[in-house]
Amino acid sequence: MAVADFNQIRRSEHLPARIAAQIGREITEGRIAAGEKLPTEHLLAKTFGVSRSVVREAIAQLRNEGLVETRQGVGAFATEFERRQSLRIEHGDPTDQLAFHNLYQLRIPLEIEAAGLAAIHRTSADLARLDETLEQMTGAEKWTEQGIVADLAFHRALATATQNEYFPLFTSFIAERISLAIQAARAKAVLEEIVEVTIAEHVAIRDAVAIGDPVKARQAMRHHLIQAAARLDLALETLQGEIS
Amino acid sequence: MAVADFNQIRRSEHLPARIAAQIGREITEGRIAAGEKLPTEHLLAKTFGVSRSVVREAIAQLRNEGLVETRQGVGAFATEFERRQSLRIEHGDPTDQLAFHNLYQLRIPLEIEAAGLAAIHRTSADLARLDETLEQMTGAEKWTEQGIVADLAFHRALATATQNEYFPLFTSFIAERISLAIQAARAKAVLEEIVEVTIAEHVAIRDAVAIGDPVKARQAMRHHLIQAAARLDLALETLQGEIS
DNA sequence: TCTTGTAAGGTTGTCTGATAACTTTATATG
DNA sequence: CATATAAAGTTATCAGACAACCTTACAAGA
Repeated sequence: MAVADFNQIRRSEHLPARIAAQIGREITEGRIAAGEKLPTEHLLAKTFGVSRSVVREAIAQLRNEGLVETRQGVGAFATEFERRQSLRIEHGDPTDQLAFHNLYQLRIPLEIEAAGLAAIHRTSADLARLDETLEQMTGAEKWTEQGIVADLAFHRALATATQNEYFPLFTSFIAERISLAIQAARAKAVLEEIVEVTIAEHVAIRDAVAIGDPVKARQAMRHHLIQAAARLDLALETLQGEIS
Repeated sequence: MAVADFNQIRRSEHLPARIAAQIGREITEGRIAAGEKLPTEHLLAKTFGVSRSVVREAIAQLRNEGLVETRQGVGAFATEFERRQSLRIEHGDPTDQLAFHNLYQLRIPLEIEAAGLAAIHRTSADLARLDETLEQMTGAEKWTEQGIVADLAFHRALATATQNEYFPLFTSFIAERISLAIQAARAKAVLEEIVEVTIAEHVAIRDAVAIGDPVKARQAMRHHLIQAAARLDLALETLQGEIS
């Protein structure tokens, strides 16, 4: 297959998305203040030169983002900030080193805390799941994408073992973004090395969780993340309490 | 004003939101696999017993969340996970103690780490902003909502001082949810006490940041969060490294 | 004069039906 | 076998109508 590596052709965004983006910008850039009423659907349809259905779909999107709330018979209103239910991270430049570093820095305290809580709360099913992911990791030496998937699965299992629904939600969201950035940077050679070396580090985390030692679990996770950062040539600020 | 303290009447969610929630659950709970095609709009409309417009608005919402992508003439597909740009926390029952506890538990490592990074990276403008929020906090003794706002502002200023764009994004998102839950729980009397006592704790954080001592900043934040939890009658697992 | 009830007007929510635009599959032609 | 065209199916958009709700104005009764 000697075909040039063409980019996927970008489909033009359809009308509701474009209109939602424009209205959304008016709100986030403060030209429509929180609590202020939007123009009526009829007027928006006329202004944008589209049908009312398209306006309604755009408003459905904004409502979903929490930027707008609608009241039947009254109108649509820009929300106060606290109404928003979504946290968005835009797909930025995957090779942006600073963004990568900052996201990694954010992940660290969460993963360390997750390890500690997992050591306290884990069930035997959680432990079995951790072992499964370790097994996948071992078999993933040759396939770097599989290595990433197995690593993600390990961390997700760990966060699940906290018995706190928010940890898997947040750590997975962040971890997957970090993995995407690694893949996009095409550091394939680095990844192979990472997969081979980190198995022992993952096992150390698993073992600390298995014996229910939160301090040791946190230390193992900290060590793993510092080593991983070093392998990715990331300069991190001193971690909590240093390495002890 | 001796009117009883009525709750705001909850409006029932309308159809597109309910349908989007159901389809979204099918996807996030794995019953519709990533890459799999959804039923046609016509079939979904028949199945749910609604008009096609309602289905389209629901799909517009899901599309906005990145859970679904649509191709004209083909159909709607559940996305691969990496397409998703949003992290959602549903407005659950504000008085759900477990959810509150779990969210607070999630917040702790982030705030501690933010304090440490702020001590390293803060500018003089950051410090001025921290002082502003402390001043607001002092003037907020009588008004508990203002106390919450001032507290949120303090923590946001601290997260901003990390010079890592993700910390304010995540900590504010979580903190605002926690504050909403507190307000909904109507712990007004508790809040007044909180505001008075926590000023000293906030000042300790500020001072550690001002002298650029990340270890002391983390300790001060840890102490503050533990005390706040105690005031809210939250039983937390041992924090990282205990109190030293 | 004040309170309650009703009507009118306006706006969102949902429905129905149609056509445009696009994709896929089947069939015909060279 | 390759290419072109037609048919079928699906999403995208349009238009119009009615339902449900909200706000305001006005009338009637105490």
